Amino acid sequence: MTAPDRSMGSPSLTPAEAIALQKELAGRVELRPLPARFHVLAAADLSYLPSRELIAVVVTFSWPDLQLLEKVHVRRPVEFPYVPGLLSFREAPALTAAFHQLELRPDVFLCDGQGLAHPRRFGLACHVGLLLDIPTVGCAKKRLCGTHDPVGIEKGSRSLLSLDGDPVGYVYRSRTGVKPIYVSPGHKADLESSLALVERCVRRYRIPEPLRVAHNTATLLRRNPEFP
DNA sequence: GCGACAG
DNA sequence: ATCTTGTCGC
Repeated sequence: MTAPDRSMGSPSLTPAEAIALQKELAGRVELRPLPARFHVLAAADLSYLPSRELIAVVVTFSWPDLQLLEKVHVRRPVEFPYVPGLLSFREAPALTAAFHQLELRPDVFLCDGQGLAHPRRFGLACHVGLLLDIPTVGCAKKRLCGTHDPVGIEKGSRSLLSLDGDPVGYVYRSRTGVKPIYVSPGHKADLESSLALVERCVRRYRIPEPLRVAHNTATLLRRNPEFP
């Protein structure tokens, strides 16, 4: 009999344990409309260094005018492998740590990854939302699972993303002619309000503005860890 | 057995 | 995600 290898990065959980935990936590996720009115929206993204470290960035924007309010980040070693379906165990800890560096308390958190559109209905956005007990929305650049009808080529076109018969998100064409993005609710959010929020965050590019800023910031910090 | 597979 | 140059097109 071989004991699970928890050395080299000492993951706190084995993949099998993580999957069991997801099945349990998925039952605590709440599906409901996002708050009708709120003032602060947070968005986050991460970048990875050759040193096996990662940088998690969280930015906040005023809502609904979308003016940048704050930027914070944390740098730490990567302690969980990338396994499709288990992304949150790799990124959520750093994201919540960065979140706690904020001075303002966000009302909604936009995450770079899936929410409900996950094999066990527990994507990154759900995990982060549960850990922080805040409404979250998942917005991914690629599909993880689920099927959908073709999406119109025009900006604003959408198709329901379904998994095992039930709706888990939307495939949304944020700009004419570009690849669509995948929007799904995290915690304390639902399909319609999640897509509505993302729509309002899209400006000139395919990626919603808050996520673009978080992504660009994470990239710059990776190339130049000196400057904020 | 053969693909698919968030970041 | 990250390693990497130029290239095609609006």
